[in-house]
Amino acid sequence: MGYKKPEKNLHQTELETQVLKFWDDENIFQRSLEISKELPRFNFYEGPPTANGKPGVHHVISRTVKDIVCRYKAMTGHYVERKAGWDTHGLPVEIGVEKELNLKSKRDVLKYGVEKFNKACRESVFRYLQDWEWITRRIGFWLDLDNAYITYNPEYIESVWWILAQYFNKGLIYQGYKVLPYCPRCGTGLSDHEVALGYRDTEDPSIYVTMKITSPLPGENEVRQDTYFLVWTTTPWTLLSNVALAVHPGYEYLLVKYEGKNFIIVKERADDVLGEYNYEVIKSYRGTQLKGMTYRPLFKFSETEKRAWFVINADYVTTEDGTGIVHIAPAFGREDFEEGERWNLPLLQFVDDEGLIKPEVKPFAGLWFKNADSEILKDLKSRGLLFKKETVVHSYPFCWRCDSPLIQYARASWYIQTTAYKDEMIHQNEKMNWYPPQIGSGRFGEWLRNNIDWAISRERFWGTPLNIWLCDNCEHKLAVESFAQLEELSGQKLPDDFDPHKPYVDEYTIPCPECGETMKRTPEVIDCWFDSGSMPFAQYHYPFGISEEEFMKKFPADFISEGVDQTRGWFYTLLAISTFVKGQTSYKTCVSIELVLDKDGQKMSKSKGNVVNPVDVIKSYGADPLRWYFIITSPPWLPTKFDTDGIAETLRKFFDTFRNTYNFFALYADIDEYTPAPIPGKLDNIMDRWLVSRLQSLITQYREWMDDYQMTKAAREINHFVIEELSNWYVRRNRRRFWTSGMNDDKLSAYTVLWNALVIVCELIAPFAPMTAEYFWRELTEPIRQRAGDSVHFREIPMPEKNYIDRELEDNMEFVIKLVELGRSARNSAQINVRQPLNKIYVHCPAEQEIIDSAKIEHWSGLDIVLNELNVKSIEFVDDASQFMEYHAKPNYKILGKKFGSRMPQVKAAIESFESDDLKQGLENNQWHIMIDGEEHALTEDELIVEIKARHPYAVAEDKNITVALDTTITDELRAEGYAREAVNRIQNTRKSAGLDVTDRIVLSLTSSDDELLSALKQHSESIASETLATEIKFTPIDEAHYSKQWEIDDKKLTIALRKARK
RNA sequence: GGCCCAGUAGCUCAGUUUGGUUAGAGCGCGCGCCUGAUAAGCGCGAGGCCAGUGGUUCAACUCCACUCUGGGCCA
Repeated sequence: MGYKKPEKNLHQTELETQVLKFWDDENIFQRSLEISKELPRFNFYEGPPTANGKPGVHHVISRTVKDIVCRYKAMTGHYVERKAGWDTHGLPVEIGVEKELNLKSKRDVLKYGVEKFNKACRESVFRYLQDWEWITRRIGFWLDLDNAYITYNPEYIESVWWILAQYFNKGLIYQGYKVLPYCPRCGTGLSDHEVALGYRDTEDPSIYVTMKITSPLPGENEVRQDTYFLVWTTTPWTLLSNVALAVHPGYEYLLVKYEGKNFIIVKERADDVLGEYNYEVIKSYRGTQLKGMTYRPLFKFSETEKRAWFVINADYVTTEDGTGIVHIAPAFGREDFEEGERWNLPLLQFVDDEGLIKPEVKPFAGLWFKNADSEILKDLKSRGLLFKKETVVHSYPFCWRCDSPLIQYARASWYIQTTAYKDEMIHQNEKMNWYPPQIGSGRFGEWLRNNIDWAISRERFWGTPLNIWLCDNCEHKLAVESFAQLEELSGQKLPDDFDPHKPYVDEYTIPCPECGETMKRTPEVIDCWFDSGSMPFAQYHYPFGISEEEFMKKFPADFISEGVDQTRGWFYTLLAISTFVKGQTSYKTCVSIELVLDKDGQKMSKSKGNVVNPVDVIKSYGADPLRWYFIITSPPWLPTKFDTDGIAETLRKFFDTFRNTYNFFALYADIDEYTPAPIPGKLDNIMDRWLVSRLQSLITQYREWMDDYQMTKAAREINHFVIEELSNWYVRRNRRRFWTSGMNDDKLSAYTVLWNALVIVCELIAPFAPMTAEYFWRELTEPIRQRAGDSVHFREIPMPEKNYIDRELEDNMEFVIKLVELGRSARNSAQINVRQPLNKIYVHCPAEQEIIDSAKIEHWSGLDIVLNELNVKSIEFVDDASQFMEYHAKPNYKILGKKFGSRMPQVKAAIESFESDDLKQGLENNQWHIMIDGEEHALTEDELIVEIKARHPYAVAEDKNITVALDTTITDELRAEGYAREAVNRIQNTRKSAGLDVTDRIVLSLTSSDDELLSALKQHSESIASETLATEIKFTPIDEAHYSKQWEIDDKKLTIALRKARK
């Protein structure tokens, strides 16, 4: 069994589908769960998506993050159950179905029939299930789709009922009013996202009305005559329901005289509203002073139980428009409503739920609310209360279905009193681990601090029915906590296939335990967010289908991750429900995921046409490159600018490089029939020791990042290691070791090191690129299948073996790489190519500044790499580089800054004025002096930074404080050697174009008219022969040549002829 | 109007926690090199008022304040 020959044309997508098929055929996911069953649990909760729309790229990133974390935990000794879930209820589902069935309103739905309607909803929910399952599977997200929880299942609903009943029984569910955007024609409230669909510019009246003040002004004893509040509104019809006026407590309000009357208005708006020179200021007040003043209502159609028509203070009052005095109608505005609660104002609702003015408002009764505006204005004008009428164009929401203007409307609603345990939620939040942290402390924490009771009821059809039964007669209420209890209380047997949805559940009535009359279920369904927030419990049918002990093993989640838009959604509902039920949060760590934007940083939207379909991307580049790209580009909690060119680059840079490295290994390992072995305790080759040390350091870093959910940092480490260190340095530097024929200890060591590096990289990238990792890991472990196991995903991510880590070696190698880079740079500037050997390079680096110990490195065997890589004969470290360098000094700010403070500019000047020779002497004696303000100061070596600069004729390159000088003298001897190397290069090219195999031996003929060239080649014929696998070199033409070619070296003609040698 | 995130090379991003020597990388671009891992690889170069203004400091990409731009959340 060898290693599979590199499949050059195996496309990434083909590789992935092969692996996916393997996983299916061999049940790899299931088996990975089975073998880890006894390990400590790592609990993951899947936030349920709704499958009535197609998955987009943002779903891919969030599923990728979930998969990475779960796989990493599974590969570090945990049992990770991954139960899928589907969110199936809610208004978006209903709207989708209404559209399909061409139903225009709630009344239409009722006409159509709730039973049929809900059936249609149920069927629509999984319309795109296949797309979801396809993409989940295709991106390699291991999720247990077969045992998914589904929010419409009776068991699920029963658990939700149980939770609601707990709330109810503790007295935390009550009925109250809620102001919400409402379409009077459709007879339904609208969700925020629906409202957002219908904003458009419209023209409305902008009117100023006067309200007569009926209490003395601050500091006065009597009511002033003809004194009014000036009030502004764009919705005259709401004036019918006015109960108060609001002023900002901190603003300055003026009492002004204007055309014989007195008005109160905020200072900033007086000029705009009244005209700059038209009024006279009498007095001014703070908003707080006005609080409690009374006024005569514009309209009075009924008595109110609560006190009304007085001035309140509210912080949200602005001076952007209007008069700084805001009219309050609690039935028709969210803020108004809240103020109404705060100030205990009456709720006057003179518009019915079909948008018509109620009968008790005699002059306007029966008018469509919008049409009432003009009638109201007429009336006010006739009474002299209309100060000014204009029109304004502003953005106003309309119903996206029927185009009626929406109104803010107070409706009866059921609430959960979450404010009762708000402090506990805040306390739980402090214990949670958020990525990024500012979500927890900021957005989420802020949300919790401003917590208001949760309006959970919806006057809709397709949802979990609210399990509260009401008595018509005595107002007794009760919550049913299970199907069994419903059976018991109602005295009716439930069918085996009982469906708790509307309309079936409404057939069950309960005799009232208080008065014996009939109790009926309240008609509402619940907010579908309550469904998903209940999932820690309901997914296991808690408390009916699971024991307490078993449940507590699966609770709470160690980790969840969803889009940041879930902050007020799922993240909140999970916390709210579990804090109530279990007194603790249901998730310890939450990774929130930011938006995926298009490549220009714009939000993806259908109207902009910049939506990227993940399926297309996966089909052309593969899923693993997409996953890798998402993670490596930026942390998931920062917005990702999505650019398919970036994925192409990822594929080319990382995936192709890794594959190339594998191919290189496989090519030779197959020839040599290498059998994998663990890394031996002792490694002779310095490159081997280095790579193994780097590998172990990588594992250390990787584990640290991954344990801290820093996936991006971990992936970037691997990326760098694979491309720069493994491929570009280790493999490139060690190719020769693999070329030698036969097996020896050195070669075996190289194989073992490379094999282990490849295998470990596979293991490290397995969470990120699970298919690619699987493919190459299986290829690499093919010869030891029994021992290795069937899948990389059954493996444990290795623990770092610290005894292999050699920090000094890593530093030294880094230094060597630096020297090589500088040497190449110097060669480049001298225009001498690498095949021309040179005698010497000089290196200068002040030891105290450098990471390495130059005194020690001078004798370090790794320096051979520099010689080899740069093709020079020797290297010399020089302290005194004055023959080719000059010294300059700079202050070490960090140290001297503390010592000299504000005198630093003088210090700088003094130090920079040092002459090269002074510095050189200083280096030897470690003695410098500078004069500052006539005072002499001694400096130590570490207080200044000595730099050097090149002198002619050396080729010099420097970086930071390392300087490399290349002796560019080319002796005859060096030139001859250069010719030999050029010849080898040409011969290899000739071999290749002759179509010879890498291992073929040849008979070679080299002829040239140039004596210098010829003698150089003769002189080096032995090495040329061994490099080119020539059994024989002739310097005369050969007749039997299979192939010959003309070349030029340095303008000297060379003819190369060759044929395969007989064995 | 309030809050959060981001703004560093043409593009994508490091660096900012703890102020200190010459702000880095990849891609792209230009020039050159290499060629038995080859739809690769290497080197060099151009390209930065580190969004702006003010402040603190001997010293600010880094700390503070304000402003601008983009994105998000809330109202």
